[in-house]
Amino acid sequence: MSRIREHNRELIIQAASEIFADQGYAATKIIEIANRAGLPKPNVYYYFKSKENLYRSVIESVIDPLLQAAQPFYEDDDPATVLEQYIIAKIKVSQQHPHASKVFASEIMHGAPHLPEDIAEKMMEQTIQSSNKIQSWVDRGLMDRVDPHHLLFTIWAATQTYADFDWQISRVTGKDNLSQQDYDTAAQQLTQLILKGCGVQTSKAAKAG
Amino acid sequence: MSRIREHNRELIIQAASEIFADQGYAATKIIEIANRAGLPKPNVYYYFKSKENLYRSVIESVIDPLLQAAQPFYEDDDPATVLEQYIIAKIKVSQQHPHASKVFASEIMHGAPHLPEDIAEKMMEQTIQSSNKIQSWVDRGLMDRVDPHHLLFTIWAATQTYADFDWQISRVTGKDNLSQQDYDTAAQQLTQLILKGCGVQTSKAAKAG
DNA sequence: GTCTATACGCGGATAGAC
DNA sequence: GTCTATCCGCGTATAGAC
Repeated sequence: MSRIREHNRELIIQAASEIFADQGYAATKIIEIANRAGLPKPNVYYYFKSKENLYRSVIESVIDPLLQAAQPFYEDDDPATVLEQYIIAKIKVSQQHPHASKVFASEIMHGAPHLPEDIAEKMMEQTIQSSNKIQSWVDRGLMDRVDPHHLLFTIWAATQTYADFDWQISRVTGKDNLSQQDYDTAAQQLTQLILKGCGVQTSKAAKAG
Repeated sequence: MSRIREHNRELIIQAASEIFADQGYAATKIIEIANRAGLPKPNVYYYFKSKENLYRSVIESVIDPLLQAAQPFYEDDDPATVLEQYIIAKIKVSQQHPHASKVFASEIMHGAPHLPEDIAEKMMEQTIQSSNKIQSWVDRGLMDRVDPHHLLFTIWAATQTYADFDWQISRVTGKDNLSQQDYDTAAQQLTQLILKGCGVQTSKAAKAG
C-alpha cells in the first residue's frame, strides 16, 4: 500500500471522525468529509466504497483508546489504585479523544446498529473482568457491598459526560473549552467521590493493615 | 380546537418522540412517524407543517418532566434529603420518560442546534439555583468541599445513563428491560455513593447535631 | 378536514475522461 | 490513481381530489 494511499485514508478517517461525532451518522454528508479532508468527494468513495463502510472504519479506528482505558483493571489488584487509575484514564479519553467518545455514545444510544460484533464482545469481556474484580474486592471486605454493574455504569457515565455532553459543560461552566486544570479537578473530585462513597480502603491503609 | 385535532396531534407527538429517540433527528422519516401513529403521511404535515417544526413540538412536549425533576432543590434545604429526592426523581424520569431523555441527550450531544433558547435558559436557571444551594451546604460545613458543577455533572450523567444508554445496560445486565427493583437498586446505590462520597451529614444527624 | 398522487431537491454512488 | 460530470433513489413537502 502506497504512502499517499495510507496518508489519504488517514486524512479521511480523521475528518470523518470529527463530523460523525458532531452530527451523527445520518446527518453526515460525504461531501463535508471530503471538504474537511481537502479532497474531492469521489476519492472518499474510492478509498472506502460506501458511507456505511467508512463509518465502520471510523469505529474501528477509535476503539483502541476506549479499550485501553480499562488497563488498570488488569495491572493491579488494589481497589483504590485501580479505581483511581481507571477514572483518570477514562477522563483522559474524554479529553484527548472526544470524537471517539461521541461516535460511540451516539452509536450506543441508537441501539448500536453498526457496531461490529467482535468489538461489542471485547467490551463485554472487559466488563465481565472488571465487575468480577470489583465483586472480589467486596467479598474480601475491601469496600462496601456495592453492585459492580451499577458502579461501572456510574463511572462510565460520569467520565464520558465530559466529552459527550461538552455543550452542556461549556454552558454551565461558562468556558468554551475546559483547561487541563479543569480535567484534573474533574478526575480528582470523581475519584474522591467514588473511593469515599464505596468505602474503599486506601492502599496505604490496606498495606498497613 | 376540535377533539379530533387535539387527539391526532397527541398521537403524532407520541409516535414522533419514540422514533426521534430511537433513531435521532436526521435518520427519522416522517412516514415512519405517520405509520406508528396510524395516520397517512400528509396528515403529519397538515398538523405540524414541517419535520423541523414537529421536532420542536416534541422537544417542548418532553421538557416538562425533565424540568420537574429539580423540584427537590426548591422544596427543602437539607442536603441528604434534597440529594436523595433529586436522584430518585432523575432516575424516575429515565424509567418513565426514556424517550424524552434520549431526545434531549441527542440534542445536547450535537450542540443543541434545535433547542429553543427559552428552554435552554430555564435549564441554566435551575442549574444556577442548584449549584448555589450545594455551595451553601459546603459553606455551612454540611458536606465536603466539592465543586457543585462537577457534582451535578456526575448526578446528571449517572441517572440519565439508564435511559440514554439502555442498550449497554441491557447487554451488561443480561435483561431486556430493567425491573422496578432494578431502578430502585440503582437509585439507592447512587444515593449512598453520593451522600457518603460527599460526606453529607444525614438529616437525622444534622437535626441531632 | 382527509388522503392519493406527485413534484422536487438533496445526497449517495459511479462512469468515464485524464 | 484522481477528479469532473452525472445518475438515480429516497424523503420532504404539496397540489388537488374527495
